[in-house]
Amino acid sequence: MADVAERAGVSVSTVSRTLRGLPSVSADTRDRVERAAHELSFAISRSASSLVTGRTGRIAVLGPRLESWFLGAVLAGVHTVLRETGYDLLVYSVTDLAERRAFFDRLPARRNADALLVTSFDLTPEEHAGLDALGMPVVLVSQYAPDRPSVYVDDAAGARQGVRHLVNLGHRRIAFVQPRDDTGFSWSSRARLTGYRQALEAAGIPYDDALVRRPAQHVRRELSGTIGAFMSLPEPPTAIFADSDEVAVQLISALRAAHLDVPGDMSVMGFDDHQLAEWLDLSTVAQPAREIGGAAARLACAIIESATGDERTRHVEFPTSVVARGSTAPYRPSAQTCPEAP
Amino acid sequence: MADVAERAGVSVSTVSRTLRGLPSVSADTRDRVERAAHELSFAISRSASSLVTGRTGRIAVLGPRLESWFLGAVLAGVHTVLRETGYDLLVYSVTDLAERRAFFDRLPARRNADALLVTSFDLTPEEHAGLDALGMPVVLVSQYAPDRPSVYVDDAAGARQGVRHLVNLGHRRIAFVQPRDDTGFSWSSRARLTGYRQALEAAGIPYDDALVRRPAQHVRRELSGTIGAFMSLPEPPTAIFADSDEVAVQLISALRAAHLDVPGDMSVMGFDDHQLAEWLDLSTVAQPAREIGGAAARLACAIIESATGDERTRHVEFPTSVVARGSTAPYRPSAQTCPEAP
DNA sequence: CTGAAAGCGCTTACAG
DNA sequence: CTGAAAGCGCTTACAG
Repeated sequence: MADVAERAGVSVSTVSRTLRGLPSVSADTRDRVERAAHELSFAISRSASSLVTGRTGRIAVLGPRLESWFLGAVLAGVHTVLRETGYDLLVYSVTDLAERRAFFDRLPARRNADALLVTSFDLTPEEHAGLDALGMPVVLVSQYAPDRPSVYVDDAAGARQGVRHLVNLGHRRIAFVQPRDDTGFSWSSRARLTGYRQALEAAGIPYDDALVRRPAQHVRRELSGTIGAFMSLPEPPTAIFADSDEVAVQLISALRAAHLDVPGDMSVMGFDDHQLAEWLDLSTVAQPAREIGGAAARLACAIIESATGDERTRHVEFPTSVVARGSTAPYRPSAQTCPEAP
Repeated sequence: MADVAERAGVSVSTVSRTLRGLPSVSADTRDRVERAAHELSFAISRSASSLVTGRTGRIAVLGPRLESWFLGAVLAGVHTVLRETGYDLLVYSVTDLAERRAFFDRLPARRNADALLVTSFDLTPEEHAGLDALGMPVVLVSQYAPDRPSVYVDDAAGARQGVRHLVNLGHRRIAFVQPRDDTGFSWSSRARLTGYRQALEAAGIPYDDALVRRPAQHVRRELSGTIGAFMSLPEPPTAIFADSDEVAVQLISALRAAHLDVPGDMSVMGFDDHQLAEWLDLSTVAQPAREIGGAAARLACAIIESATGDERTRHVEFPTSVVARGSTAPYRPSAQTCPEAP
C-alpha cells in the first residue's frame, strides 16, 4: 500500500480511503490511486486490515460430510450470497463423533471468522454453551433453537405432507425408513418421524412399530433386509416413505433386485428433491436447500453488519412441497400382497 | 495474548513461543502458560500472526458447482488432510463463464491464502498467466500442465479401460455420451473422448460419429432424444459408455422409460464410481476423487513448507479401475436390435 | 479533502 | 531459557 501511495503521490491514509470507496476522496485523487493500484496489481492484505477492524471478511460453515447432498446445496446457496456481499467462505466438516468433539474442543480457534453457520446438527447443551462463549454470531441451518437465528424447513410438516400424499393414494400400510445415525448430525430425522406419526394418526391409521426401520446407512444388505422384513410381515406395507431421496433410491434398487415393481407392488416416496429424484422419477417432499443456505448467509451478514441485535433471534422457515412423480401410485389390492393362503 | 502473559507471569514473547510449541521453553513455564491460556480460553489471532509471518494458515480451492459430486469428494479429501496439517479451507466456486471471468479478474485479492488448488478447469493461457502473476503456489487437480504441480487420473486410459470392458463383453457398436459443456470446466471430458476413440481403434472397430452424442446436461428431453437417435440408427449401439455416472444414471432412466432393458437391450457403463453407481448397480470406471483431493492438499502443504522448489512440478497420477456391476452384460444378438424388416 | 501518528496483536531477531 | 523492542500492513481518530 505504501508503494501505491508513493506511485500516486499521496499518503497511505488516502490510498486506504480510496480503496475502501469512502466518499471523502476527490475524483482526481481517486483516479490516480486506482490507476497506481491497478498498475502494481495491488491486493490489500486482509490480515492487516482485520487486525485493526476486527473483521475477518470470512464466514465459516460447519457441516457434516462434504459429499452430502444437503451440505453441497447449502454451501452453493451460501457461496452465491457471499460472493455478492464480499465475504470469503471457510468450510469445516465433521464426519464422526471424534471429529465433532475435537471441533468443539478447539472452538475458540474458530473465532477467526465473522460468523459461523452450523448445519444439520443436533447440538448438545454443552455445544450450545461453547458457541455462546465464542461471542460470535452463530446461525443454525436446518435446525431450530428458540434463542438463536435459525433457517430451516418444518420437517414434521414436510413428512405429514408426504405421508398424506400416500394416504390420499389409498395406502393404509405405510412404512417409514430412516438411516440409522449414531452421530447425532441430523436434527431433521426426529422431526420427520414425528410428522409420519402425526399424519397416520390424523388419517386414523394405527401406528405399527414393525413398519418403521432404521437400517445402517449405505449398506446394501441392510436395505435388502429392510425389504425382506417388510415383505415377510403378515400384512406388508404397500408404500414406503423414506427419510431422504438417497435412501429412497437405494430402497427402489433393492426392491427391483427382489423383482418387486415400483410403484406397481410398492410405492416409494423420498424427501429432499435431490437431482436424483428427477432423474429417477422419484416422488418426493421437496425442500429448497440452496435457498436455505442463501437465507442463512444473508442472515449472518445482517447480524454482522447491524449493531442493533434484532436479527439475533430471527427465524426463517421455508416451505416444503410434495413433488408427485412416477414412484408412487394409487393403491390397488392384488393377489401378490396377500401371501397368506387360506 | 497480553492477558495470558500477565496471568502466567511471563512476557508475550514467551507466550508466543509456548503456544507455537517451540522447544526453547522450560517445562514449568510451558505449564503455566498453557494453563493461563486455557483458563482465558485464549485463541490466537490469525490476522496478527499472518501479518508478521506472511502465512495465512489457509488453503483455497477453486472448483465448479459445489453440488457436483467430484468437487464434494475432492473437498472431503482436501479437508481431511488440512485438518491434520492445521490449515483452514477456503472455497471458491464458479459456475458459469461470467463468474469465471470475474474470479480471474479479481485474482490478486485471492492472494490471502497460502496456496490455491484449481479443480477440473481447462485453463486458458491468460488464466495460467494470471495464476503465475499471483506468486502463490498453485496445484492443479484433475488436470495436467507440464510446468505445474498436478494431481489427476489418466482419463484417456480410464476411458480405454471402460470401452475395452464393453469390447470384451462382445459389443461392437458402442456409443459415447458426454454432457455438453459450454463453460470449459471439465478438462477430463476431452481426454475421455480420446480414450474412447483409442480403444475402438485398438479393437479394430471403426469410429462412427453417429454414436457420439453431447446432450445438454440435466435435460430429460435431451437424454430421451439421445436414446431416440441411437435407436433409430440403421445399426443401433448395444452398449453406451457415459462420460460420468450421473449421465449413465439418467440414460438408464430414459432407457427404462422407453421400455428398453438394461443390460438386456443395452449395456451402460459410467465413469467416476459415484456412490450412486453402487446403489444402482452401475458398472463404471472408478477414479479415487477423495484421494486425489488429499494428495493435492498434501502437495500444496509440501510446497508451502519447503523452501527448495523440487515439489513445484511434481505430478501425481492416480489409477482408474473398472468396476463391473449389473448394468453391463455380454452382447447377445436378438431380434429387437434388428428393426429393419427384410 | 488529505496527511502524520498511533495502534491492532502477533513474531522475530537481538540481548542477556 | 526469557524479555524488551521493532515491525508486519493496514485503519482510524485527530489536525489541518
